[in-house]
Amino acid sequence: MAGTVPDRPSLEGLEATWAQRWEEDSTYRFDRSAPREQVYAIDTPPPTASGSLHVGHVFSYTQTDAIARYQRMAGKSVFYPMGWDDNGLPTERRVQAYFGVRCDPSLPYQADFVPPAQGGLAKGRDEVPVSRPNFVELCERLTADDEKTFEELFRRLGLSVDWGHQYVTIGERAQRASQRAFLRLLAKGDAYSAEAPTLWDVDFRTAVAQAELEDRTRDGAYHRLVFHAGADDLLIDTTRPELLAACVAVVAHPDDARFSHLVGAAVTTPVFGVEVPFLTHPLAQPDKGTGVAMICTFGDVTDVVWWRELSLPVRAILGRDGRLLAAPPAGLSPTAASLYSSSLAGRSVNQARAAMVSLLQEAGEMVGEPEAISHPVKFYEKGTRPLEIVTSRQWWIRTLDHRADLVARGDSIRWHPPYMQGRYTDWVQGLNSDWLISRQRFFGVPFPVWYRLDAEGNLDHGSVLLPDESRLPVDPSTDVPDGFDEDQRGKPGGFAADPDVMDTWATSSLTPQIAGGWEEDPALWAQVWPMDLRPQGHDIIRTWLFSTVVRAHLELDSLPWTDTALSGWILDPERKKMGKSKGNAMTPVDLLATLGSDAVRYWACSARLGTDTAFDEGQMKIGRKLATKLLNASNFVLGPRGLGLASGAPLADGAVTDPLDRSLLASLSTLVGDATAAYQAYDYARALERTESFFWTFCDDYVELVKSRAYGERDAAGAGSARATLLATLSVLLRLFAPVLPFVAEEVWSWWHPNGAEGRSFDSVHRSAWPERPETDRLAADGDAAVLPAVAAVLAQVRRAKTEAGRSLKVAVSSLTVTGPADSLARIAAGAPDLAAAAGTTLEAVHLIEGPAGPSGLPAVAVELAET
RNA sequence: GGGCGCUUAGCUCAGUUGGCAGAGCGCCGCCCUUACAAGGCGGUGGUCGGGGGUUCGAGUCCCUCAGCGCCCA
Repeated sequence: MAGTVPDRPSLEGLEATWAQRWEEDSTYRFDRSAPREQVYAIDTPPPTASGSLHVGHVFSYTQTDAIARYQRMAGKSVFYPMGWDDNGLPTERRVQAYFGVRCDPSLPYQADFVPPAQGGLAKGRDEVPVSRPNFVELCERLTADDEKTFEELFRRLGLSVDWGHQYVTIGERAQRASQRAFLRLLAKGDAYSAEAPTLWDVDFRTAVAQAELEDRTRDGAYHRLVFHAGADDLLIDTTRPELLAACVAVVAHPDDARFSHLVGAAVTTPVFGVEVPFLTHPLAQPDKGTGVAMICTFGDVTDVVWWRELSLPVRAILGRDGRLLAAPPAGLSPTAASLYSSSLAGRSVNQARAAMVSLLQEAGEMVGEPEAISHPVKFYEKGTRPLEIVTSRQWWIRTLDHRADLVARGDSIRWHPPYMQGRYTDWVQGLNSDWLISRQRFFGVPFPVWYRLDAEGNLDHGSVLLPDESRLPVDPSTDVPDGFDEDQRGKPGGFAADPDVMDTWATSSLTPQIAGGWEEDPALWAQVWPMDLRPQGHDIIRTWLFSTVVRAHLELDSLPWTDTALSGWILDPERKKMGKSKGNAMTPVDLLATLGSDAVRYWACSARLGTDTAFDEGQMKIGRKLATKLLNASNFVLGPRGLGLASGAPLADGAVTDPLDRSLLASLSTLVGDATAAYQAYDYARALERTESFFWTFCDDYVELVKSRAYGERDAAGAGSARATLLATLSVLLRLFAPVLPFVAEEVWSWWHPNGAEGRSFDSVHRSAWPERPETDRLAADGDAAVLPAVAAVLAQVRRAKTEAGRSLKVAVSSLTVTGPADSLARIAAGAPDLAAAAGTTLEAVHLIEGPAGPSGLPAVAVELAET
């Protein structure tokens, strides 16, 4: 096992060297022969491989990597794939701008298509429309480069991903899995299409799911409208008078005595004079406005609830373009209809509001002026205008029916940290609609659905044409349903494609299925399903985590994984979520180049799961210092400038005889137990902190105390004991540090484990066995852990005396007197020879006197320094 | 409005069944010491957010208030 220690060990260049050797030696390749119980499978979050790299990427991925490395060393075959999320709006926009194209699903596929630009269109030229399959091809071309850039970063960062297992979320496998899963849900009745009120972004022209909503506070105004209940006026406050023509009822709280006489009566709307019923519902708030609300189809999500639960008709007036419909709603008198057509039809929401207010004021049916208020308004999280609610045909996955089961699934997952489960449970319990998965976009996984056209060419949503699973993936805009020809597309008696695509979450909710080879690689699937770990950010519990649980539950009656680890966010120094707004942050590439990957990893792994963490270069510098120290301490133990033990004989049992050595090893056993328990609980940060703390004590106290004995200045047995202890401790420490500091740990390991076994070109620390208590207990199970700190405390007093005298630490001590209780003295006596050597004196000059302890409770130490 | 998290040294944070307040950085000082000067050693530094309670004993458990953040209405 002869090894080579460099003359001057250095951290420089370790990343490139070891990243390459790990790749060449397939160090992290998943073992396809491992049985399920020996596999640890990770459902890696696919990063969006577009735009720029961000320190947030290195942060959470490093935390997962530490867990992966621990599991691998603990004996698991780790399935650690990488996916790329290239499906969705950001990629669509980039492809559009870069190649100068625009997706048009009505076009046929063009095999030899050449895009008009690469890197942006010249001014004045128009984007060229292309078919969806062509668009997807261009997307794959463009993102390939980005994925390469990300892969290089992740390799340099030292992620122990098996790069042989990669997938993309718009790729063929992902499309096939998404479509297959959809078809099966459809067959089971857990997917359905329905004409229903849908949250709609008028700018993006697409439906939006509940999970993508956010509330923003906006200014609005209450308008007090005068409805008529017989001869009486009924005042109703509304922020949306423009929807008055869509009013289908008014509602008060059932317990509100002020209106009990009106319940069940008909009231008449102002201006339009439409009769609507006066109803009650618990969601009506007596203290809001006048206590009565008008129900319109549809002004907000409460209107939808009322409409559904009170079985009201639809009287829609708002179109998908955000303008009032040209045709007057049903139920208006000819006069009212004509008023609608002349004043409101075709107007935008804001224009219509102003027009409506004029009409109300002219009719004397609005009281006073609008009263300004500030209130929460629902937005699409990527949108800029308030969402509207329109009725349209959409695809849904049933979630409401499964709420109780989904909550129970959450109870079966181990959450790290545990309190994150509350976010999931609250979300599931608060669901108020099924999961809307269709999007009226062009780019994405298409629904594998066509519809039959009747003899008049009308589309019949009830007559769905589906492909056989063996045909997947299909694009209905260019592929043809079985039994039809392309020239029947859009013709009477022919067929038409479903124009929509799936929301990206409908695909990324299947990442464990896609990565795990669901229905495509049965052997792999049997090895990895259900997976062990889903790492992700806590901000997407309601989207990614939730939707993944839904799919596994509905499709496979299973959890997708047993554990989930929720990482925190990176905050900038002002403690704001670090985003693109801050341009001053270093890129991850710069950081890795400047400080080294181990240093950056140290910072990431110092942060506990779930905890938002400030971006802190200082913490990275501490990591670099730690890596340097590990290199130097190893150099002392192994290298020719120190003890040169790299080529020494293996450690023999029973060699450790000195009480000080046995003391250190006893603490090492405790450390190993603590670190292992911490990793088992996904607490890499605690494992790191314990290991680091032990390591500094090891360097500052233990090594300094035994240095002279280890060099052989006392006797051979003592030297052997110290050397055996140093080697054993270093071996354990390198392995404990390996998940966090993979580069420096591997570098040092290679100095004395150069020979590969089992067909490997070298013996990687990352495939070595995680240290377990039996290994360390065997060395010194009966050591007294209190000896080392007792001796070290005296040594510290000696150092203090020298420092306070302004003398060098090398200066000799002529007399060292320790006064304290007997038990302390016994421990110090056990290490007295080493203490004397480290203090710079002889054993004869060390006096241990039984007596009262010093003021601090520690033995009192008196030091006399030599004159010269 | 509801829920969750956080509040400990100038800064970033540990503190595991309740038992003498910790680490690193910063700051001050000393030291070229044969693994390490991009280093080492030593020192300084805190009414544990406020108030109340339980207890022999509370940073830790309970109540309450405040501030910050997040999630959801």
